[in-house]
Amino acid sequence: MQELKELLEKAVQQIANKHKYKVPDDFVVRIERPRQAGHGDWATNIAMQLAKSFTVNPKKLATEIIEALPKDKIIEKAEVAGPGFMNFTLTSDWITSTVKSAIEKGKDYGRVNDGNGRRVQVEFVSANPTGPLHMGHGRGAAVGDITASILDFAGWNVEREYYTNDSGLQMELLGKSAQARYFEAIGRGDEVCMPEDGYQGEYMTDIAKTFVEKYEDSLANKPLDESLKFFIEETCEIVLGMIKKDLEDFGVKFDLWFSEKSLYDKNLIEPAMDALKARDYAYEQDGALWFRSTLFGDDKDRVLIRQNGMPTYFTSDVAYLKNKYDRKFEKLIYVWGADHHGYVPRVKSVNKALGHKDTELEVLLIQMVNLLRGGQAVQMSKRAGTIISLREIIDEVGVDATRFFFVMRRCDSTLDFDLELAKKATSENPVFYVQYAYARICSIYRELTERNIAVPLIADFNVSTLINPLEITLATEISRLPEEIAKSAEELAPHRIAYYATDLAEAFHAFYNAQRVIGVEESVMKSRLLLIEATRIALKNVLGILGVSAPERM
RNA sequence: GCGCCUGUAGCUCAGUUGGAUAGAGCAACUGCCUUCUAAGCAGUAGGCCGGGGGUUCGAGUCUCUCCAGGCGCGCCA
Repeated sequence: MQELKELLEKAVQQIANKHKYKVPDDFVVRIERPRQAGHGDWATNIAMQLAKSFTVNPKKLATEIIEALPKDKIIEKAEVAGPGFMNFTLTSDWITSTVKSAIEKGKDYGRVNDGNGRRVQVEFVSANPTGPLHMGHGRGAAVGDITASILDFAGWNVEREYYTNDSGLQMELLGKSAQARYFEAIGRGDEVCMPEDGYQGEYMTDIAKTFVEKYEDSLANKPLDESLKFFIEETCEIVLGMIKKDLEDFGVKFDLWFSEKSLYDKNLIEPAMDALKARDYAYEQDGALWFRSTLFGDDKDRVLIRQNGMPTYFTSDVAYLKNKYDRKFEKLIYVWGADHHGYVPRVKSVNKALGHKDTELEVLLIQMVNLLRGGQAVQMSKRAGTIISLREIIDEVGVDATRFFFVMRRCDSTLDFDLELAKKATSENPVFYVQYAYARICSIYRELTERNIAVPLIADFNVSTLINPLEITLATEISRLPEEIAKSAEELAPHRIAYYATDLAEAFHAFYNAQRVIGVEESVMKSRLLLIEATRIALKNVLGILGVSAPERM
């Protein structure tokens, strides 16, 4: 409600000038939707906030602000309440403009321009290509993807990126594991044994089988060292292919798959180390290269290049970070599992060491997922190979419910994911609740065609025919979408959108049960049809952001 | 030992950056389908916001401390 804010700003300024009060520099007019129905459409507590620096009574100040408020047609009623709140009731114009705006903007309804076209990168999932994705990655995928969509809606220029750890020791281990399984598959298992901490999952046996089908036993005739390189590269590619397929089927599409190995191939490590050295954030000692993390509060400096000349994981992450900035991103978002939280201060430090502001890099930490089945925890063990993969989950409960469930909770809260609940096609399941609202609206429009009734034009909307509180509530919910986009983008809080979707659907269901759309007086019908069309658009856009389908029938 | 996250209705969780009488969903109970989809709606009941101090006009929200649970603390990634 930008107009109301501006009116209030003017009034405050006028009063300040009159009494020679000083408005604090950080003061902004903030208005909110009161939770109490009797408190009007919008409320603000600015009088209480300003009362301190003006050294006046908050209630008196509130009265004065209201009196100083420029006359405007959007305000129906303004009153002082409680200890100094100001409550505003608006004229019904806002309903008309909400419905109009939704219908006219269509798939763009809800977009705001807070991002102003700035470039932001969301890096998420980035799981090591050593095995299929599990449900923890699934939560990261849903949160990352939906956050990116929200930022897009908030006016940012967004890129989704997956960082592949395709170099280093764990890749060697992966290759050795594949090699061992391959020898087993051709009946020469005694020649190569599975490494102690190798990758034991069933998928490795399957991969070995494809090698046998393709190459028979020819790979075994080369020296082991020589064939290892092949096993590493091929296996990595196959596993990455599985991951890509899983994510694609989960509705997640990346703009770029960034290879860690490419940092080495393109010689991007040294320049990054030089950048740190040049600003004296890196130094050599005991034959190793160290990062001065103690300058940023770490309890010890961290190694960048080992004594033996080998880089650490940290090395490539520094180079990768620098590379992101070289690609002119103005904001970087990392989506990580909370088990990596200990690493946050270090990336933040490097960020500062490279000369960037703290606000340019944000890490979204995602807490664990507890998998349940009918209220019972599902026991999983990596060793026993009983990890439930993302693939299994989406096969069992479907993409829509999986995505919705993963994003339903605040990121920093652990998530209970109940497979039985997610599968239930009942009211216990919030996904269907939202989709059902959409399907119901589509159904009304089908009925319209069936009865040969013309679809109304926007000009047919007559707000005076909508007097029921349920209609007003529904319009309110529709009008909230742009605010919700702005807030969830600012807070990087995708769960807000899931909640909003439920609120919007609830307002619709309540309206639907109490009021008929078809079969009432024509002007009323037209207005209601336009109101639910606006609802449909808002629902569709929200479901689109969540990556959940909007079925026309259920 | 140190650090991060969490603790709100029987269960799962929101809580508008410190605001008015703390809210949903599920489970429980009571009603609502000859008319656009009952995967829905309306209502009832359910609370020491983990405990205790502090900050102020005002605290679920900020601070300190304790308790409980989860997760981290390598020249591993």
